[in-house]
Amino acid sequence: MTTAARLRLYARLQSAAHLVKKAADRALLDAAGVTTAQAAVLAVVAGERAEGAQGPTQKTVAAALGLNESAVTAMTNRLIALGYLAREKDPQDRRAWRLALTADGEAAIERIREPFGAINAEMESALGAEHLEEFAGGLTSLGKTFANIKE
Amino acid sequence: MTTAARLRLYARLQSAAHLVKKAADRALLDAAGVTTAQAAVLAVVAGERAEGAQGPTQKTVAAALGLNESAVTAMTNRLIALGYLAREKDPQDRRAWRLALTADGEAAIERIREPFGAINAEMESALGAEHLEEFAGGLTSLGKTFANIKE
DNA sequence: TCCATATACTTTAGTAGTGAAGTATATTCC
DNA sequence: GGAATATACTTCACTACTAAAGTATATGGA
Repeated sequence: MTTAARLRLYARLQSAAHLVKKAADRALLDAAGVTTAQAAVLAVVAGERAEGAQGPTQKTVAAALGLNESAVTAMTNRLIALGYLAREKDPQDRRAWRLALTADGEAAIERIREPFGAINAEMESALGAEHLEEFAGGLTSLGKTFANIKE
Repeated sequence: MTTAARLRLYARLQSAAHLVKKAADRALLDAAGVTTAQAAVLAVVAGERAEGAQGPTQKTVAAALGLNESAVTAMTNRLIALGYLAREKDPQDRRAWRLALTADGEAAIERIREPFGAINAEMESALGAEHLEEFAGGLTSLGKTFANIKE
């Protein structure tokens, strides 16, 4: 039996992630009327927008978040219905949509900042400031290892 | 801005957990025909059964996994339909169900062992054996901090 | 003893994901 | 230039969660 199994590493990871998400969703919904999953998509669109003139495609968003494209289709539809996102056909590639934040979407990102900062602060105090870098490094390493596991 | 925010700790945690879960679900479904969420419930029932004569209630399972009771109602229904779990009314408290593994449920737990061990081993090699204890400690600490955050 | 409250579970409506199969547009290669 | 293939997205059926409101049974005072 590996050390990882003895530590029930998988179970601990999922449970911690679930509990933090539950609390964060509550906090963000109360303060900003947006879920953490929606916030994640808005943040990717805001970030990509900053560097390209075009705004990201749905495929780009899916890759950035480790989601299926079908999940992004559904999420985009919800965010458009909520008025936070707009899309228009890429003139260079008419299969693809280019996503952009609306003014309401920008405002939502502003509303998120404070409650989301509080969640991060709470995580920081739970972990201890001196362990943050290493813990984050572990998460990144896990993410890289388990991205694109196909066969 | 906190260090946690700068490290995008929340996003990294959710993304890592999601990618690991996605890979683990694929592996367990292929090898054992069971999802990781189902496996988690079966493991709790097996574990609690070991110490009490009675088997756990749904509330106990919900608390062990950090889930709402309504999630456990639905999951229990699926596991009973799959033939892995049985329930009977607690004679001491007729509001409560007592859960128990069927023979098929025990067999499913056996089938899970190997593919699940492989996932844990992969996590171990991603993190590096020497960092496991501290990483697991961080997860536990996060779990405790964010359990029962109410208002 | 009986009423109020607490508890164990269920139901409902909604969000968020998966994988597989389908559509429409691009691209590659003869 | 046209056929084969690849790509960007959608649709479908399903799992799995949430919160809120509801049902049925327990339990702790007055």
